[in-house]
Amino acid sequence: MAASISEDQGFLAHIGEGGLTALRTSANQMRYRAGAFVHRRGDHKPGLSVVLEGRVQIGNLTKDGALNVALECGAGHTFGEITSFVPVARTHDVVALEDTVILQVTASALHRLIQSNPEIGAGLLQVFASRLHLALEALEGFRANAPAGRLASVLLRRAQTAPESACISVTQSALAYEIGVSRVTLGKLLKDFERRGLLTRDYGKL
Amino acid sequence: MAASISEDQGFLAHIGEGGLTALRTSANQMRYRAGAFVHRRGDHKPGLSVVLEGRVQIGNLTKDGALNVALECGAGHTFGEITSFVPVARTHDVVALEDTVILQVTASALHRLIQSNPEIGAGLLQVFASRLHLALEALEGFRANAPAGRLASVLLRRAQTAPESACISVTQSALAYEIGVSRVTLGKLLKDFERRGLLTRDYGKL
DNA sequence: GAAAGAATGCTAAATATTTATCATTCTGGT
DNA sequence: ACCAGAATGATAAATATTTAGCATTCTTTC
Repeated sequence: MAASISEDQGFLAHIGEGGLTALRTSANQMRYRAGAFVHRRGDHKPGLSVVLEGRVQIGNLTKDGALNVALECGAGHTFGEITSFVPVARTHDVVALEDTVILQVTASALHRLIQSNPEIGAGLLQVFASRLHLALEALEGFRANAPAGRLASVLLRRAQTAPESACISVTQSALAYEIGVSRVTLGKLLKDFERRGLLTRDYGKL
Repeated sequence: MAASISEDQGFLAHIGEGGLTALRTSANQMRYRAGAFVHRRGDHKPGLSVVLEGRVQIGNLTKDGALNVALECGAGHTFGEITSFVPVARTHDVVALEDTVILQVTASALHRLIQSNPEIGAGLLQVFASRLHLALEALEGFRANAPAGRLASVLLRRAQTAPESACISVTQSALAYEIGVSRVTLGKLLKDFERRGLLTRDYGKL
């Protein structure tokens, strides 16, 4: 249920070499093919996952089989942290986008690691803080802003973190889901923005 | 920008006696009268606040002077954690509801504390995890559920944590803000729920 | 116990959004 | 180079929501 939440720096950047070494000794390294499920919604296997190589998409399967992507995680990023601290089942399906290598740390192993390696706890605090910030911003956006406002802020955020040019690539369906409107409404909003000269549309955006 | 985010247990419950003692030595104890501002939106004073006595409301002032409450914090709970880890200005106004005593810990003091007292870092991780979970749930609610669904889940959550009876007390304006609709729409939804025998309305609810 | 302020109930008109289709354009694979 | 599947552009009808008032009920405070 995340927004397109992604911090600039991943977890690994926060914990340094030493942290990674410690992690490896307590973790299970898994390899997933493109398209494979890493977790299923409802699974009850608390633990932290760290992406070493590749990318995963985190989201929910819709009844018609498509995946509503809430978040994409690339190398260095983590997911599933919450399940290590709060006794809840997985709330999302996680699918490997490419061939992906993931470190799986069980909740209990993680808690031991935090005690022996303070930098891991510190790194997690950073990750939590920045994700919580983004989530709360998004939430406030839903409450206070009309769809157009939400679209604008999502686009701006994306443009900032975009590769190099000001070109954002997403499908309109995904964008629509992200800001919580139908594809038709999104289309109208984009048309508006385009008429006002703010962006151009292709199979990619802005 | 939080939802009506509140964990069952406060931060203090996580860090124990020793943690509290350590906190006190590094913190500034402040006292606020009912109605006083603890923080203003836009302030740039990173740090953690722990409510020792009383209650505060966290939210945003509307242009007409009312406070849209995103979260209420009572004794044992914290707020402002995020600013200690992410370089952002305060995103909310915080107002004391009653006469309130608060421990203010600066960001740098907090980081020192975490190093010397692991239980404080651990407690923060718990707080972050449960808040992030609630925030993501709320966010998903906005994306996937219609207003009626959001109202239902908010009411259910409130009913669970409610005092004793199944009586929830909020103003309709606050509820409307929380689920992101106008007061009129909220009124219609409540009327619906009432017609279906799910609740009764007063100056309090369910 | 009145009066003032909050909170609520209700309504109608103006907007916005969704749902359901269908045609068109683009992309990737063979 | 072609085909199938995806993504997009567009439209109309059905719903929902907001905005803007105004009347009523409850609470709190002199």
